[in-house]
Amino acid sequence: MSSKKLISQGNPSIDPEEAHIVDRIFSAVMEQRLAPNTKLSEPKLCETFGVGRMRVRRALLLLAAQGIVDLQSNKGAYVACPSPIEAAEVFHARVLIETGIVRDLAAAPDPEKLELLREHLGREDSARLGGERSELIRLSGEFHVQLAKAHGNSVLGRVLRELVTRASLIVGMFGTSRGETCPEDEHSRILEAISRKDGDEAARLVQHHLEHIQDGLDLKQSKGMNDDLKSILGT
Amino acid sequence: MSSKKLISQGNPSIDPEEAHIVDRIFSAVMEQRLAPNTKLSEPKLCETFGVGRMRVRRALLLLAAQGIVDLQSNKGAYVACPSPIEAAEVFHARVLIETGIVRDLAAAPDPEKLELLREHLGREDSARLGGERSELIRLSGEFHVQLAKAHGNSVLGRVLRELVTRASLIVGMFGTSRGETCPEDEHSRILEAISRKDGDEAARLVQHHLEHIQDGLDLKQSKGMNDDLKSILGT
DNA sequence: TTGACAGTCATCGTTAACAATAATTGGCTG
DNA sequence: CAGCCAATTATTGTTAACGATGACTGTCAA
Repeated sequence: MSSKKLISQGNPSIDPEEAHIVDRIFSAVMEQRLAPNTKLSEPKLCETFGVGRMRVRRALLLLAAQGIVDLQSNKGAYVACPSPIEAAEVFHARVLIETGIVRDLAAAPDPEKLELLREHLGREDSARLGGERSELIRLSGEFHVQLAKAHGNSVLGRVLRELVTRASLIVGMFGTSRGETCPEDEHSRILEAISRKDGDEAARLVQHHLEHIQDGLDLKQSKGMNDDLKSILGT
Repeated sequence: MSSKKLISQGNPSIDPEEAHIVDRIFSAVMEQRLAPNTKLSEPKLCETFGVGRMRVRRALLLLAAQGIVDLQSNKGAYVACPSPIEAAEVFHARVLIETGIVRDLAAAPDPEKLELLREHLGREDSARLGGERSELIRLSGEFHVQLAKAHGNSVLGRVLRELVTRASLIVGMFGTSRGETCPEDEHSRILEAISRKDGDEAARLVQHHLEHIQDGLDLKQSKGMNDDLKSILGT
């Protein structure tokens, strides 16, 4: 199930091979299998994906443009380490966009799309009960992407996917032990509110939900400073 | 005044030189000096910007990732021709995001930022009275970007800049003679509503404003089909 | 005159070699 | 033994040349 192919950027301009690399890294970040500040060396990626250096380089550039990786001149590509300011901006942007999306969904709910979301909730439950942590993290994030998909606006979908991925990075950096995944019922309550066409309530729930996740973060102490240590302790 | 440097993507990962190219093309599209379907050949761009082919190629890839240019395999890079569906999606996304932004602005207006917006309106008036069409088009679009800037969220700023630029493309493709620029007073009325903390009204005005622009489009008949003719009439 | 075909040309895509920068390791000295 | 300096190594950034694809033009035949 996890091997289901995302349509990458949905952008025909981008070579499928590079899009695949981008997708894989996106997913890895979403599942928090790639920690912030992880080095993504070109030779390693070339070997991993069995492609030439050019493809890897282009993929890294695309990821950098979306703030997922940090391209340091003459040093290499590293998984991005969002600053607390960036973190706040990403979450605020998500609140703004996602509340708008659920309001639209509630205003004209499409039973078919809602059913897909319900199925998604089912998968989340399965993963939660089955103890598949990685899968649960992925699904938790992807629920929000699915909200955008249900909305049907691919532009918003793309934007939100980027934001959700960056949010995963942030949770990975600043997340405390508890609250790393979305509380079980909040997603279903959001979907419920949409179903009964209560847009205001759905928006309120989304805002609350995202702020709840933020509250579970400790913006002061970051986990991703493994190699800042050198510069801190140096000299 | 038009040579004021935009901070490109604000992304330190991207080489300043490429960012400059991206910015220039962004601006040209915004000012409708680059029509949809215009070919952006690599040699021409290399000469224009005095850089190597690699830089141009990277810049084009970044533009393609944002839907500004269309990268056709073995054919070259062309300024994108958004479909009517894309057009609707872009405008809908803008309504969603911009209404959210003005609501936030109205909820906690910063007098300093508002003053900057007022100055921007002044520049728009100057351009309008001075008959500087190109400049007016640019400023009209940039007002919306400035709204995001005033909001202070750079993530939203980046997203909105992309959307406004794509909207410029759309207006260039489907725009009828009248209504190509924003009606004079709508921007000021939006700013007014924000000033008096009337978020709902500001949101209403923004929505109305954007829908007004959309109404000035003829999604049926596109101006950019110059070379689709061949494939349509061919064989 | 018009259509099709072939040859030429330009442009794009890819690869490989080269240059430059930063990290690492080893040795040297205090 | 610790700290520093130098040389090597690995990785990145750039350039240039090559191969491939598509576009154009001029010719020839119907």
